[in-house]
Amino acid sequence: MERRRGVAEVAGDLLGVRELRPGQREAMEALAGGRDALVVMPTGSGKSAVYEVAGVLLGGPVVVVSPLVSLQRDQALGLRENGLETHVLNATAGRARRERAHAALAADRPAFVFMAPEQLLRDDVRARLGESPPRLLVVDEAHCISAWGHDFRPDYLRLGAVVAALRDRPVVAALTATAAPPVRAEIVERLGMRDPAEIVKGFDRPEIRLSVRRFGDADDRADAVVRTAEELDGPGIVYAATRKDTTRYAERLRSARAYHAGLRKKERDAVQAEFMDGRTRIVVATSAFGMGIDKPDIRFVLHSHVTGSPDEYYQEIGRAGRDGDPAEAVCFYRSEDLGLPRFFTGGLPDEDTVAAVYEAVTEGPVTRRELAARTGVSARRLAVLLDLLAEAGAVRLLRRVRPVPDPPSRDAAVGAAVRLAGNRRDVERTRIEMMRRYCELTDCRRRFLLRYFGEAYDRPCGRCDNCEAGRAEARADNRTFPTGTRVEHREWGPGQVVEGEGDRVTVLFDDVGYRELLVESVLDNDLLKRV
DNA sequence: CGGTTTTAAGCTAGCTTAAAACCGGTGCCCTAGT
Repeated sequence: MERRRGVAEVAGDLLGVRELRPGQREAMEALAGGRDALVVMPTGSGKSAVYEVAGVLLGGPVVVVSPLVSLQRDQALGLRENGLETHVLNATAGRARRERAHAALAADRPAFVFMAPEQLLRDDVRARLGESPPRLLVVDEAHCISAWGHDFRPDYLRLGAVVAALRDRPVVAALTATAAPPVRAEIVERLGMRDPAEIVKGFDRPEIRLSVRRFGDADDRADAVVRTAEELDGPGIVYAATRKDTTRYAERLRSARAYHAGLRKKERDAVQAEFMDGRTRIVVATSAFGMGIDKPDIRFVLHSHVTGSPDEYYQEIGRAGRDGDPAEAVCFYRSEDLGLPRFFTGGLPDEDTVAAVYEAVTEGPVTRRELAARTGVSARRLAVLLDLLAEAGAVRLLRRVRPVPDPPSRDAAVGAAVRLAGNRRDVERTRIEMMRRYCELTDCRRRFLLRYFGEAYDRPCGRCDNCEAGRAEARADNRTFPTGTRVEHREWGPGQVVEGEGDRVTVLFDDVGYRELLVESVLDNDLLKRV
């Protein structure tokens, strides 16, 4: 049987490679051996090979959850070129295609079925999976769980419930290119992964030179962005904050086109195609552009406006220099820019609305549709509130929404839900603060980013503006609270030291996010201790 | 939260300035009408 064949042999047959990249073999062996795995590796380093080989070795159907329909198609095409059976399930699939996909899931042979979370959550799909569970469930771009699940695409938060409801639990694989430690922890928790192998490889991208240019005046900054984009060679991406900005910059640049989600699909596809084959040198885009773009020779990524977190920033600049040749990542920063990401973190849910939803649920099991009709809350808003109430331990989200057996009082449930939303927003704001610190940093930028992602990195990199200006120094870890130390703060609770140097440390607290502390002060006041 | 546009006010008949209103990112799905 396939199971007896080794990872190397199957990889060789399937992919025609003799040598696996760091992390690949480890991930394949964990999954093929029936162990869940969280894999963090750069795009282009063969993440899909991991689940291809594991799926073949496990010998059964594989569900691949992937965020974009266009991405699903590309991925399926790649697998088909390796001779594998693939299906794509989405809203455009007719009855016949849908049946073929379900038949593949019911069969006892390797077949890969790609779908978005919304598809997996459909009642009919869940019912079919209940009859014949897949051998392996892959969540690709798994950082979407934490980036999108809480507001934009709530079905990302319910993937774990689907897995848990299956008769025979599949092996679960979560894959992403960028995930800081708290994001990894959330992926593991939300998917209900069991003792997963955590394989984190290749976070450092030394070929990308990092720099930040700071401005007071908005027009000066815009001029500098345009000038820099014109001066740099090769294909590049300019990220802008708003759709309007993409158009403004694209008009000022030669061989540039704007890209955002408000354009017609045809135009978006055309811009992407022209960029891929070199007819367009520069794409000026909102964050809509990038996922699934695997163009190896992108020479620069400019940010005309700072992102809302280092996570987002690293994800976006990571699209440069995939061929290993030098590339530039320049952030054009004004502190006023941080207002927009703050706005996007949103306000707190209205207590009366949460209370109304909770009361409607206590009347008995109810579908989301009925609940929306009865409360007058939009479907999206309702999904967010229900997730909060579920996390607060007040309701259960099965096929119908129902109260828990011994439910908390209305006020307790509402209070807990609003508190959770508040915590999440506070944590989100501390990530914005970390981005501000990156931009205002006088020390090595790479070291800052890598430590943010939980990587040990001691020496200055030599390839960022601060290193080149001689501002960065080799600085040892803070000796009282070295990186990685678990700590407890009297007010903020438990956390982990992200980085420590000189007289201050940055701690990621489980409940309140990133905080920078003065060591002397926290010791004097007995605020922080090692645990 | 901050930038941009629109409306209102103020002082004197169309202009300047102030206040107020508005807007901002990411994609799936499904249904109705061409």
